[in-house]
Amino acid sequence: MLTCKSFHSCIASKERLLMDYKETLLLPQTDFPMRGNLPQNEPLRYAKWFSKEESAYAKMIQNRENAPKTFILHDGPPYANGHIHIGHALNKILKDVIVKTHYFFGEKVRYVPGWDCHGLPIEQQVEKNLGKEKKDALPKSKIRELCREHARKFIDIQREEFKSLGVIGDWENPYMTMKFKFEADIYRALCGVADKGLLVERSKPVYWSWAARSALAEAEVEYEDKEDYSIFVAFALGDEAKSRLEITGDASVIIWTTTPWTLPANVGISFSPDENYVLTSDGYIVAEPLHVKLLEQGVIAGEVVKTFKASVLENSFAINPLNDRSSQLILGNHVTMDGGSGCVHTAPGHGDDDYKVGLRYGLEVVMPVDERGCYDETVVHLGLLPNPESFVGEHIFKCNERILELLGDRLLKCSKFTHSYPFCWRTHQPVIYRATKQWFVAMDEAVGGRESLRKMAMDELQKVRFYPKSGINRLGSMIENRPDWCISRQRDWGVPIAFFRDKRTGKPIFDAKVVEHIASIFEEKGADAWWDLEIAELLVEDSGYNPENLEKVMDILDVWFDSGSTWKAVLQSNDYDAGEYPASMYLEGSDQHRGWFQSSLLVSTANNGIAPYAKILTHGFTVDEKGEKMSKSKGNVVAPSDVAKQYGVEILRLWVGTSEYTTDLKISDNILKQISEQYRKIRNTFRFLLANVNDLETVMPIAQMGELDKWILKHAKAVFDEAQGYFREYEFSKGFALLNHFIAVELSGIYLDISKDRLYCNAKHDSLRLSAQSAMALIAEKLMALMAPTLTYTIDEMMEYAPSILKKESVFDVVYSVLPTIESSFDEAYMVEAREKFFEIVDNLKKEKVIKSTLELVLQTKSSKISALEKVDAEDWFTVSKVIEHDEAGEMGVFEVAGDSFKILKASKCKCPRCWKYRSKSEEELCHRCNEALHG
RNA sequence: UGUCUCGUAGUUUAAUAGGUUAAAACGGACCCCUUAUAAGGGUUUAAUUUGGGUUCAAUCCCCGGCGGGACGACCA
Repeated sequence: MLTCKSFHSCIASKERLLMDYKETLLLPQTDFPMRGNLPQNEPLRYAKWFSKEESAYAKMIQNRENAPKTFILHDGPPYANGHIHIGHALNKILKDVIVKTHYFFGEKVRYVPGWDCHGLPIEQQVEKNLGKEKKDALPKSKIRELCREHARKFIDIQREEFKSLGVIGDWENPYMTMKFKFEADIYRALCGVADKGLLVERSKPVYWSWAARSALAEAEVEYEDKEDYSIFVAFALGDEAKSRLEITGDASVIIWTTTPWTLPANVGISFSPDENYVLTSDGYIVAEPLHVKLLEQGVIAGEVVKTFKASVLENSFAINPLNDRSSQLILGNHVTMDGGSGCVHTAPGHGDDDYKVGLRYGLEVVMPVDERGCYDETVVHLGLLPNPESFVGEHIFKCNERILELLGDRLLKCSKFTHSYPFCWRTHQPVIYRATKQWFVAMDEAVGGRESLRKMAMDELQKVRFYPKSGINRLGSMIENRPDWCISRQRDWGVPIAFFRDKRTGKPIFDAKVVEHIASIFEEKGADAWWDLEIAELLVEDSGYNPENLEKVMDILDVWFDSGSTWKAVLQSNDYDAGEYPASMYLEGSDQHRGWFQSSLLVSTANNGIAPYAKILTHGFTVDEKGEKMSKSKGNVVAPSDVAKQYGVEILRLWVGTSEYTTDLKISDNILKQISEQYRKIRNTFRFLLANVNDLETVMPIAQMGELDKWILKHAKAVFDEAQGYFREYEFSKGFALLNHFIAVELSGIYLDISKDRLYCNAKHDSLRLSAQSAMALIAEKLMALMAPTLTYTIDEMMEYAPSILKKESVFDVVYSVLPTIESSFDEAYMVEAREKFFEIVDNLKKEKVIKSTLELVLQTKSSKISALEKVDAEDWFTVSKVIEHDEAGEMGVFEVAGDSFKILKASKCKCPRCWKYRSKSEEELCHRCNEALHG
């Protein structure tokens, strides 16, 4: 009983003793919470940033009013339809990080977000809600009003979603391509193109639903099985062609088609430039690889008498057996050997490939079909069929049989087969390709003393900086190879190609006075006015034109032209506080090489001869952990709101910051967990820094600091300088890799650990303690500024709890400044190696239960590197109780660094109850240092 | 099929201009501490997609394969 009692009292008194001394230590102190509770807390802070009273964006503008440099990020507009997905989140967060990077490096910044509002998907949504019949019955302006409402609704939704990601910008006054003034500016950009002589009209085939009497988008086409003819037709060679082949008798090219009704519009026959062609003994020309197959099918019967490349026939002629018109023999890469005869019936009015190859050879676009799908007067004018009058008004599908009859013995084989064919999604009738008049921006026209648009755009690209560099190849090859830009659409929801046409001549009117008057009407009433007002009302006074002779062009613009005009409507218009034209940077997903980057370049260059951007930055797409595309059916979709709810927006932002965004970005639960770990490490390291400098009043000059503190600052400077360089080049993952490494290895792993003794146990105003605190304050300050662009929320939260030495009103008052150059003779490589070797042995000692703490050890060495250090610095470096030069007994391990030997010994003194170093005379007595600290 | 692009430990990223034994973090395994404690520290595990070529030397440059992605729309 007695022993038991004394045992308890002994423990109690020992605990009291420990507790008492713990009170005397200067332990880290802060209210900055270890855990962020991000999902709960972020929305509150964001609400403040986006409030009128404390607007973060307003503050950012105000704080940099007199900044010497300016950075303008011009926002590429997302489409105002649907909720945002992870790709949007990546895009907007990256923009936000880049804008803030420039901001925290001291520059003036502008970021005005915007939305793309016009276009088919919204129109389709409205039609779906309305029903097709109802839509057709409504006036255009009513439909447009419904589209406008739809867009507005999703702009509001997306705006809140973007703000919930902590993305800062001018959300109070964003741009929208459907605003009246904006529509007017898009139209003005179009007039600029016309004014330069680059706007031309030409026929081009489009999907046409004769049943709905409307052009269709690819999305409006459904594929169904359809039974069609499969026919082989012989076109006799002209004399020129025959002489090129050095033949005397008759010879014919065999074509294959499934649409006999397009034969009247035939103007050419395409051959493959690569394959061999053969002439058979029965006088037919087919591709060599198909010869046997055609024999088997009974299309031809003769053996090969001659083999040749089709290039010998290029630009000679065959004769269309239907109408005796010439059919030009040409070469085209679209010709394949997987069916038919290898000689392709070419009617540019009825096929896309045909149209493209026809452009190259300057073939005539013959298109004798009206909007109902019936032959029109063209068959008469051009004599496309025998007895043409009898075909006028007849539906094309009903004429197939008559045409087959007319072909007579030129029809070598006729059968029927079923294949997949495009159908109209509304009427479920088969669609056709039908050339209609379209508007184009000419790429190769050199008019008015200017180079062609293609050449100018290519030249401008050379001046643009691309991130990554490979972007220029992509955009460049697209500009180089793209055909003329077809900008007209037969739709309702868009900006009209608002030109008058003289009915008598068919010529459009581009007079400056006329078009500017229309633009000013749009500015006031919106582009709806084009549909709502009469020609006389739209025509400027004393225009010199008689409204009676005019008609309106009723096409609308390709929405790419809308977004291609944002540089004008946003940057040049003065309607927004958006910065200057050209912008510092355009930033979008890599799909925009063909989209916005290109359309903006073309519209801007056509108008003003310059690119609208100085830099282009592109990012990849988000994929799942296996690198596969996200899709609802795969169930691997990661929604930004879910990440925000489960992990917090900061985690999503850190994911952006640490990912290599030029390629595809992987995201998954597993990856987010990993990022969360990194965040935790960053947050806790900051917390420890704040807690340790909490009572620091002034920062000590670096020159007066202790050796260990100078070492970490010198190392920090190298890391921060390099990270800054990476951030300026937008290589965030590299910058973060450096910072994370520094935080984990040198800072938290070594420096903070070895500084604890000085910070906790030395007297409050002891210079070694102040020195360590000063180093920590400097590191915290720089680190906060470097991370502020990405972890804006966290740094802002930190500012609330920061001790006075680091405190700012908010994160937005932070500006990064570099650390000065620091002199230090500390041999880092040597010391780190020594530490590693030391801990390797220590680990074994611990596993063998020989020691529990390194403070139980003394290190013996004659190393000159160690003796050059202050004793206490050397002790702290290894976290041992003493470093000595003279040999002592009790060796527990040895190691060597660069020829210097180190010996690990057991400490002989007693554990100081306050600082736990083994330097006391007895377990109850304080060591010398602690005694001084408490009573000195 | 064409144009462009990417491929490094299980995961996310490093490796100055082609140059020692390819680095770190997270994860895993093992251990210590309880004075950053829903923390901290240590030891350890593991990789250049594949086959050729150029070179004294290749993760890096060239060619071919395999695998991923973007673009080739009256889709944004």
